[in-house]
Amino acid sequence: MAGQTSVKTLRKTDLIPIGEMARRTGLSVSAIRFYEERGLVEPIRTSGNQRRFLRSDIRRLSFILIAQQLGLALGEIEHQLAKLPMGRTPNARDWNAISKSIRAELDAKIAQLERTRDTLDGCIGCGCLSLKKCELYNRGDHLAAKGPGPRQVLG
Amino acid sequence: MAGQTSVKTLRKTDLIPIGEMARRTGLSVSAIRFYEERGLVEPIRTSGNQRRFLRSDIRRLSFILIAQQLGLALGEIEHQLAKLPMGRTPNARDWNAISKSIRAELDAKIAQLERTRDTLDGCIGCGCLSLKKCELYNRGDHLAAKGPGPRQVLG
DNA sequence: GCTTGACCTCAACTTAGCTTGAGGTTGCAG
DNA sequence: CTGCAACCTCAAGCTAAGTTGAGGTCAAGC
Repeated sequence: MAGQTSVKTLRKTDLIPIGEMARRTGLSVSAIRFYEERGLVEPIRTSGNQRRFLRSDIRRLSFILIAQQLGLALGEIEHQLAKLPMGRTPNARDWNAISKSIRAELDAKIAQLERTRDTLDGCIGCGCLSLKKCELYNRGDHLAAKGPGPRQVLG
Repeated sequence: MAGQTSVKTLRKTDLIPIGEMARRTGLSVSAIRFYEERGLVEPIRTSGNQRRFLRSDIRRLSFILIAQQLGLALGEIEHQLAKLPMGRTPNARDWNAISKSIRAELDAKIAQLERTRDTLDGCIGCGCLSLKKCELYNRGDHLAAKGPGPRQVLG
């Protein structure tokens, strides 16, 4: 039972209005509302329909900010946040698991870029003039088959 | 005079309609039209107002595809392409110069991601629980001062 | 008890990088 | 010389990640 943020144990200092959340997280009010719409936070409402956030939401929102700086899309962030408990304040282990899986994604992105760079190095050698041989170019060829143009920003 | 793609030296096999360009580059017809609008290619027109591309435009458009896979925005690509001669078929040296400058950008992106990863490693250590100390979080703090929310995707 | 700042919703706008559709023309093959 | 695929333009739509504004409500201090 202990540790559960039940309605009974809420003190008013624990219920944070959106403006203060904005100040405390560095997000804009409109962004926070937008994140709620996306389902990334679920503030409760006062009788007058105003949002009230829990303390644990500060970390939740801060995480969004951090993850974006890491280059994650909101969709991915949503996916990560889904791993956190909604009712209870996330603990070290919760965050740790997330950090690790993000680290893995970062590693993958770096690896991808490095592969790309190495391929480009090959192209510098050939002056990018032998398109038939150029790996980068031929990657494009595959895409040609795979329908609708350049919507991708790195594989 | 030689090497100039003057109207006089054009054979009809050198004038490629947009559909064939699409097939040969892997881009969609609409994307190619869009790139023209953006000023990335300048096809000539038939008397009936249809686009006809030069052979050298194949490479030009392919380059756009490649550069996008490298993560360059169209604006940057435009900037790079501006270095190429419009009248003449670009040679090895032209492409080489571009490749090198792209390689530099790639290196910078990789370095940035690596820095980010290292910072995240620090956070894994702390479980991302000590927000006051967390570098990633505090990067966010600076942003708070700098107005409008997360529009940035990596610095 | 009223004023005022903080809050509410909803709709429209932004940038990037295109796609899709409507409605109309061109050009080549037969 | 006709048929029809390929071309044309222009306008509107899409996704991401929000911002901006209009018009209205809430709550807290005096």
